[in-house]
Amino acid sequence: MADDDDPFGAWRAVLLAHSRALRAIEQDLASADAIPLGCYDVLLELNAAPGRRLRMQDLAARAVLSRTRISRIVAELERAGYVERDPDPHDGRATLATITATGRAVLRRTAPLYLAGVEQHFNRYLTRAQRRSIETSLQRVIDAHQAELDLRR
Amino acid sequence: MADDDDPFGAWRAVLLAHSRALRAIEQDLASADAIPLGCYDVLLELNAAPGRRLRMQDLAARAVLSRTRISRIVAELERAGYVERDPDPHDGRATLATITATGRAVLRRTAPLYLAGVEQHFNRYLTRAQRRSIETSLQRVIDAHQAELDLRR
DNA sequence: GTAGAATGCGTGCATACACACATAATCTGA
DNA sequence: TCAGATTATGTGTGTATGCACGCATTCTAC
Repeated sequence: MADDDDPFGAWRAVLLAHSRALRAIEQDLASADAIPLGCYDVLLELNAAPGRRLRMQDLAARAVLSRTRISRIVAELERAGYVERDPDPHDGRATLATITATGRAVLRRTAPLYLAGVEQHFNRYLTRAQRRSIETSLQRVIDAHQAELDLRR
Repeated sequence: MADDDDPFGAWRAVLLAHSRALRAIEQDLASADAIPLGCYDVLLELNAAPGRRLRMQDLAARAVLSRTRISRIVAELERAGYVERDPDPHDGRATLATITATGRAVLRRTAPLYLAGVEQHFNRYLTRAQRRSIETSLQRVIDAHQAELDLRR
């Protein structure tokens, strides 16, 4: 009961759990010669987007990654043939990234690995109710930051 | 109700909340010309340790950082005069890092900034009960990974 | 219509990071 | 006692990441 005196325990727990679980998942993926997490995340978002394509900026907003990193990852994915980059016909400044058939195949192959990693290193230690609670709570934090970013435009 | 069909929503929420909040907090610290988070974390752990000193390895185990990074950060902190490094009298291989009076002063000056950042960008959006729940749940994940690491030795 | 502001994107550069290796010290089993 | 295994740490090196900047395009006010 005394340990809730630490008003920053939740933040510290997020920091540590994120660090530990992510490291373990990434190592599993690397051992299996799968694409790294950043690439997976980009392919996932593209695949879920309408038309399987997204402007670079929208991609950066959805993914966990910074705009610079998105630019580099998409360039790498393009070299690998998993993604195509075409100029946006409606806005000459923008670039549309589209996932290719090859990219989708890779995504289908990698997804089970990634999901197994999350199950093994994270979900496994939590009840369904705990996961629901975490998701609901943290979503408020995420939404607030998203709103602030939208405001800044 | 249908959105709890996603068994990985909690993991995704941790990923996003961590990314968004951490970025915001770090930017605040940088704007205030404070020491970066890694340095803060190291000083914090040292200050809380018995005798205000810790072997490099123990430091790495407690902090969120990798062993390599700890080594470099401590070297930097030593150059700044915030930390002293002395050989462990009981084990010639080990190095003891000790926080100096200057380091403690810096820590006292920085702590309010950091705590304000956590309050502003994270705690603020959660109730006390939600924070308690998050801490308790994620602690299970942390403990499990810690146990696995200990086992590997 | 046009000049200037704003936007979307990519890239040079400096920094940060982890992996693998090197070094020094300690432990272990005869 | 002593050779080999183990442990604690530091560091060279390649890779990754973010910031600041530059270029091209679009928008806006007149």
